[in-house]
Amino acid sequence: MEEKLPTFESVFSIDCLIFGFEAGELKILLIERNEEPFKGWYALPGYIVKQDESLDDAADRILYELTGLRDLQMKQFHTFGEVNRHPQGRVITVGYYALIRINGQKELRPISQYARQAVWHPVNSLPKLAFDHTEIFKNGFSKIRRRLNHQPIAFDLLPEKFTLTQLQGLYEAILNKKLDKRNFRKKMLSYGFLKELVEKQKGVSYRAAKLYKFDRRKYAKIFQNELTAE
Amino acid sequence: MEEKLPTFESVFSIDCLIFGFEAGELKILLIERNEEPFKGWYALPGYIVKQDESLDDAADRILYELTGLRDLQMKQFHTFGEVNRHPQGRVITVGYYALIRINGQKELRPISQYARQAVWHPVNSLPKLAFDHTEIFKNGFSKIRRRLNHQPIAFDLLPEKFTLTQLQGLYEAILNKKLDKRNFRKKMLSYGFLKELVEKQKGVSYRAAKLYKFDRRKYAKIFQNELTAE
DNA sequence: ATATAAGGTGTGAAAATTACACTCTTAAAT
DNA sequence: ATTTAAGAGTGTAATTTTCACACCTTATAT
Repeated sequence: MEEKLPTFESVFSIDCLIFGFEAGELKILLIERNEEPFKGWYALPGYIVKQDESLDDAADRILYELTGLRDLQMKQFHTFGEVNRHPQGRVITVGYYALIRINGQKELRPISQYARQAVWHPVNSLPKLAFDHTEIFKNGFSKIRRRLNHQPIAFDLLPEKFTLTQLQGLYEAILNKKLDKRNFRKKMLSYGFLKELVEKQKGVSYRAAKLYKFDRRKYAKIFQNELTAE
Repeated sequence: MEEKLPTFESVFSIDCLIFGFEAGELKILLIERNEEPFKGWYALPGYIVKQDESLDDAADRILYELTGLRDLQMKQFHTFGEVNRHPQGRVITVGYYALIRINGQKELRPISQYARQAVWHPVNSLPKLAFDHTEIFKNGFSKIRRRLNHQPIAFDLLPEKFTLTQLQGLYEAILNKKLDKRNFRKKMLSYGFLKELVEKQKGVSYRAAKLYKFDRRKYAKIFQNELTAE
């Protein structure tokens, strides 16, 4: 028989949607919950906002405590406020997202006891998630997808140096459709914010591809007019 | 000397950004506050969410109580959670917007004593607003602007029957730039979701323009693929 | 040497975007 | 009856962007 859980009046929380890209697959970071309700379930990393911290600060702290990740640039995407979304009381949660390089990160190690572990999970085969987290994921993912063509978010997911094929694979993973190689390259290079390096890919058993870097300064210069006009 | 105000721990609130279009100008709906803090100031219509209502329901109720307007389709655009944004305590507020026909509405009449009156105000000459409402307005307005080319929001602001010149004027007011008449018409009509009426404009002292209607069903049909793909 | 696996490249057709200026219609004023 | 004012309404050519499409090159492993 289930233990009776304490209830509370009303709290704000943050839930984080952290995207990564590995082995050609788009993944998100889940925690395995160590407490009721939904003990043992997978969930988005999320917790309660403190009285004296802003939402943005709370997002940083909570993600760190649950996964060990720090210094990401998270952005808000939606706030979820259905009355019964949490069984213990009224919880309104603000969804934040970030995109990061999986391999560029240290080991995932929850600080808080609240998460048993943090693991990457392919977005195409997510398990059932606690609370309304599946809905939160879908909402956030659809926003990311739309943002892909307007903001330079793809480059946050790749290593600093990457090949055009990797970049294309990432776009295909996010948009969930095949793109034409020649057209993709032509267009990407035409923007002018990719810097071709002398260095080439290493450790592959076929012709090594050229490596590129994303030049954030050039990007800003090229798009400053558009952005301020908006 | 100022009276000491009660403080509170933490609450959610809703603030509403209601856009209208009148006399060629884009306007938003403001209330004149009747209570401290910021008594007598202009503010966005907004109030506290109840324990047992969803955010969406709260937005509808609050707008009604403060302005007398009902049955708008409001959508969330951002949540504001800085620690000191409200002088009396921790208030996290969710911004909602809607676009409506000014003339299609009954008289504005606040139900709650909390608002002395509700008035339309041109977005180009807003007064100083209470709390961080100016920031909330800017954030919401920039999102509306970006949405203009992706969603059929313009038609919510016009009367049911409108001329192409009115439609163009609205686009120009939102985007804050002149558009080319021939190109604008060509493009709008090419979408195929405007229905030309037999009826013409009346009461003008020059050649009467054709009236058009926005056909929401056709719009949905035309863009269903794009929308589900996104 | 050969097989394998991905890297890298160009062109033509179609569609969309942009710039641009004059005549038509109606009501009001004379 | 004529004129005037104010916006309604219309087409084209140049440019840019998008899209579809297939083969040779290069590095490595055997």
